[in-house]
Amino acid sequence: MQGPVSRWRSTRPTLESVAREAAVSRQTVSNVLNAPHLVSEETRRRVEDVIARTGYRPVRAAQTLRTRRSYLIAVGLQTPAEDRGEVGHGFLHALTERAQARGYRTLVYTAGNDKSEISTYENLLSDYDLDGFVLTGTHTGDERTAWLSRHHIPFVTFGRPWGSAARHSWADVDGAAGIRAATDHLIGLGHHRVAFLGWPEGSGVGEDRRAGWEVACRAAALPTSGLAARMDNSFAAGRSACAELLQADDPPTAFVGVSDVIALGAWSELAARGLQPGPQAAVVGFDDSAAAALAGLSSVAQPLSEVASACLDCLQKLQEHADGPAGSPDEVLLEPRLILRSSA
Amino acid sequence: MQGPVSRWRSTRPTLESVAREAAVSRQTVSNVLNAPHLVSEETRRRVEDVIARTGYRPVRAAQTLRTRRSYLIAVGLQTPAEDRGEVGHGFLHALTERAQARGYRTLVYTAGNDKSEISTYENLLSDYDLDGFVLTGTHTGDERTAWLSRHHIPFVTFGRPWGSAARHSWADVDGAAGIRAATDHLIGLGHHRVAFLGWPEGSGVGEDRRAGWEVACRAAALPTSGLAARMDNSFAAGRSACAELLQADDPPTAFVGVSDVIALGAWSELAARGLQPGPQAAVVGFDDSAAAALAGLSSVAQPLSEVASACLDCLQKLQEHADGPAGSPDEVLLEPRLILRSSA
DNA sequence: AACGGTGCTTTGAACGTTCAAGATGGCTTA
DNA sequence: TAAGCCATCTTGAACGTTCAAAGCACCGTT
Repeated sequence: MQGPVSRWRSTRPTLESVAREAAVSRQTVSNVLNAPHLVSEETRRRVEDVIARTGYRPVRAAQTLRTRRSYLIAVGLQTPAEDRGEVGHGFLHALTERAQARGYRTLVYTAGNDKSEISTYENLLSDYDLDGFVLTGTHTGDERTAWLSRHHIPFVTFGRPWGSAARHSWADVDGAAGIRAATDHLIGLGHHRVAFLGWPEGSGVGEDRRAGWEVACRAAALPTSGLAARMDNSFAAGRSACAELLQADDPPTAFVGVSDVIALGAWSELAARGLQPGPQAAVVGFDDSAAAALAGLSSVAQPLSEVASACLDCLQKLQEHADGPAGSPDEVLLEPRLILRSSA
Repeated sequence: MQGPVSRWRSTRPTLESVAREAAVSRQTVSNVLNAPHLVSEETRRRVEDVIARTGYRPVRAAQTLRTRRSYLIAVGLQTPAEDRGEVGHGFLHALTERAQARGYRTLVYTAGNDKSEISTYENLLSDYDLDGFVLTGTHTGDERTAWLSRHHIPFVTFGRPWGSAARHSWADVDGAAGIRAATDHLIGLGHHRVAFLGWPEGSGVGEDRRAGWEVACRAAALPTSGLAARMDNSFAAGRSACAELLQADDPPTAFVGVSDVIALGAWSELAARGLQPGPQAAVVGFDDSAAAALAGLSSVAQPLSEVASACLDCLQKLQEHADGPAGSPDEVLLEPRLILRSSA
């Protein structure tokens, strides 16, 4: 226990004080921490003792000032409305946790559109010497990635650069494979007409997932025509799309949702019609959101921790070769896994 | 446009370079920024011109090293599972946005329990010279607030220190008032039996909200007995509790939920029974989550931006009087507002 | 005996800012 | 006219670290 005044503000050990106490020089203490191979066994131990005893920790601000590295990575916060699937928050959590384990910290910022986000970059970069950015919600013609590339700022995106020719590191989840696994599962349960509830055209992620469903159906020689619907990402849309599909002459018995919200909407419609999970009704969603877990909806879970680790790997690699040759960007595609609950 | 090498790494204006160009000294430039009243009108303008032209911005690391202030505030991230109501994420967003507007940045961290969170404090404080902490999810016997107080670290909590004698600054939302407004609204619609779907005993927040319902009913001379239920915070629990209350001889016609999830559960039960919103069925939730908005559930919205601003006010006040007398902590209670949708 | 190398250690400077103190010059006041 | 004051501006030091260079002792070669 320290005195009444916080130890953080008053006397705290410095390189100098540790050095004095261990009867060595500043630099030797620094070497013990940053380049132990340069220090003799004996001195090293002596210095380490003092460090342990005094609880010395280097001051980040001084290190940053000297080295231009902050051990800080920046992540944009999606607006609560955008983050319907909670993936954003889940990813932020995972990223922060993994980053912490590597000695990095996470700085968050908010931004309305690409333009204002870019000006936020400028501010963040001038103020703190960020080690890199992790972007989410990349879209076609993303100005942010272009700007960051142009300025040689290390960054990774969670999500492939859909359609654009942008060359940068990314980590992503194989949505097609996830949806395919979900569809295969439903087919395995005996369903012969599996519908896909998707997003409106134009979303790379959406088309990818849809392709997974199509491939699975084709592979099982099952029909797809008349079984795909497009809608906004909402509960109500999922519900009414489901209702509509059920009107058909030969209605689907199983539904794969491009997202949990949509799948939950469909599932509520099925429940409203008294259709219990089983041969006549099954639903799988995507994202494994808290709502899905609560409602017992089977869902495709994104491996957020792995994505986070992959992003950090990319950043560290970029960091190391900061001044070297550009090298080819890393591209990591991870397999999601199907979480089975009562809905399928 | 800068050269091929990022401007952030190569030559960037410093106090020194600006000073040279404006033909003044370092300190004068510093004064222009930090104490303009010490500088003559003419010099000030000249220096400001150079600053604008060169795009000079002070390096945070150097400032921090000198002043021990980082303009960084730390916020703990709730685990995605805890953040069911999405309040956590919404608050983080609001806080980050307000902080940004004041020139502060938000650092996030994750922590499992109080103990590990405290050790995270130690790490964060040694590494970065944080300006303060914003805590959420305070509970009775919170070790975190005790530790922070003991070490004289500036901090605020979003949430009152329920039951504990802890003396620290906080900002909170008047849940009782919010629920009371919701109940009053339902009564105004003509409902005579308004039920309350609450959390299990022992939660300060939960009891506070419940009290709001009770007061409203009493004030309108309406019954409360047999109309309150306690349950876990889940959709399913809300639904079955609703079903159970509807079995009564004289069943409620309106429901106030302590949270959106619970309220949504109740609403789905009503829908399943074919009860349309109106004289025989009405529901209001709490938190104004995205799910509520999507489902058309009326809900009590927490003024997250105002809470965030209040938290920042508290922190800045603590910061200013850091070495002065402790002073009495700020306590800010904000009114939530009722968002009306189709459910009531 | 001089030389080059290697393992370990120290020294001075630098990063970019702010603080504390001092310098300058004009104006007021005794 | 000297003293004091104020407004304005400058200087040197300090914050705590790392970098670049050098020093020293010891070794094996020549």
